[in-house]
Amino acid sequence: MALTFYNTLSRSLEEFKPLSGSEARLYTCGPTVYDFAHIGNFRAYVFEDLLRRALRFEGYRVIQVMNLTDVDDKTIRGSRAAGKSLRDYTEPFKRAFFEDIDALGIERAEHYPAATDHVPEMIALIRRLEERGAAYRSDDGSVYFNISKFPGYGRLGHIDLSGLKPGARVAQDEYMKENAADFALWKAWCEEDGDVAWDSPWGRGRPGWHIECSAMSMKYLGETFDLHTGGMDNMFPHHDDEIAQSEAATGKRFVNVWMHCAHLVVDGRKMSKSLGNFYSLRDLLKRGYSGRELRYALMAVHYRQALNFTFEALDAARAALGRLDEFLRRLRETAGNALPAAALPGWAAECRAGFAAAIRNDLNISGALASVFNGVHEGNRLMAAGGLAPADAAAALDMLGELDGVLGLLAVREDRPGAEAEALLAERAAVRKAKNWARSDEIRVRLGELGWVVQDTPGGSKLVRKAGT
RNA sequence: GGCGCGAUAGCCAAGUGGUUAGGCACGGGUCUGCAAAACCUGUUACACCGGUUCAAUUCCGGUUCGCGCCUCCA
Repeated sequence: MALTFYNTLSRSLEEFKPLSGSEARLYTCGPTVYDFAHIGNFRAYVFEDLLRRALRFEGYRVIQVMNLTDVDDKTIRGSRAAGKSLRDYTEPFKRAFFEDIDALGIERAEHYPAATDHVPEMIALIRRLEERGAAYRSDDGSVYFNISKFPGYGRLGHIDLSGLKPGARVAQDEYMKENAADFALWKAWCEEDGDVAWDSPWGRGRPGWHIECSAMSMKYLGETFDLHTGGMDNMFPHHDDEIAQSEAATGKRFVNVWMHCAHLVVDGRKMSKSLGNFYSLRDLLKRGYSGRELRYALMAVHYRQALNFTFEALDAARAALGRLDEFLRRLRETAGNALPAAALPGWAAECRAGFAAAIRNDLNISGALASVFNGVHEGNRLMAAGGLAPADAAAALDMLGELDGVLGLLAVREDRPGAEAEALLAERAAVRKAKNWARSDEIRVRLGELGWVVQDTPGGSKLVRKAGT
């Protein structure tokens, strides 16, 4: 089966055909660095990470760009409230963002352009729009995009402009627009902007939000590129605005495939600070969960499906990961130092094939994981029966490593117990021989405190990492 | 009001015109000093009403319920 994605533009599944045969160019809407990102944001970033890994799995060289929005209403408001410069205010949140994505096992994109580093590119793009007659200045020195000059406007979000009426949500200060749906390309400086301003052909001001994505994506990926992603909520107006301003400026198709992930809700309700169900990654780490566990929970539901985040789901993720970890541990043990067999054993080949087919089908993660777990079951069954050859185990390990290039879940860290744990384990072996069960159990409890679970097997006692530690 | 999405066993969640998805949880068993892990095993579902069909959870129509977007929220 060919690699297929659901394209929001056509509302249908389409075979992926990159512009350049072997390269996939991808733009992913990134964070606004006015606060710590929340788990809803990370749902999108984990989806995008899965996408880039899947593309690589299929053999494409990926060039991914993720923007950092470090100038907008919220960052300006935040910096002023904190009495800091915009840069000083956003810097820690940028750092935190990278720490967080590392904890979630999200691969680094090739480029993380910050909006404030690309104002000249944005100004140049706005000028192009002016030259083409697609933009106009208002009296205060702002510049707006004239949507009447772009016939396809609203196509992505399936918005019928005739149904749009200026309502309560149209801000009062936007009376200078010719049409209620016109959007700002450049915003003239106002009191609340403080010292956040750039010189432009239209006077002092700052860029609108949408223009940064067009300017930066085209700078790094070209005027037409393969994939653009974001949350559903960005479909309209943000992505429609991007299409309008980019295509109006270049006269070319902007993006071939648009992909949008559904929202995350918490306990069935929209996540919001007032409901007290608002979580950042840091909140979950404090509760003893790992980034890897959250990654699993965020990834295990198909990206176009609303994801209901619960702590039960996190606990289930922990248990599922424990099963995977244990399987890998046993495989390693069985493989020993054996060289991998030339051919995968049948069950492992099936596991790989099922996984690949599912991923190719619009990133069907449930199907992919099901295939992995079927492999786990079969492998465990063989090992329990003593029927798995070391060379086959080694080959299966390699195969799982390859699949993990997509999943990014199988902690390959081989934890070695410290000296204290090793000593306790040795002592326990001795007292068990003497049938001193009380002391034996005492040691097991102590090892648990150190983060280890004891497994007594015919081949001796083993230490296994406790979940969540 | 407009546009769109969803309803699958205790929970989460794929998928399919007729054949065991998977994970978590739970019960019984094997193994174990007891555990843990693993294996064996049990509970087997597709909101409701019509229609098409030899056959529908899967296609079509309708109903109910839930959700999202409709101007800067991933």
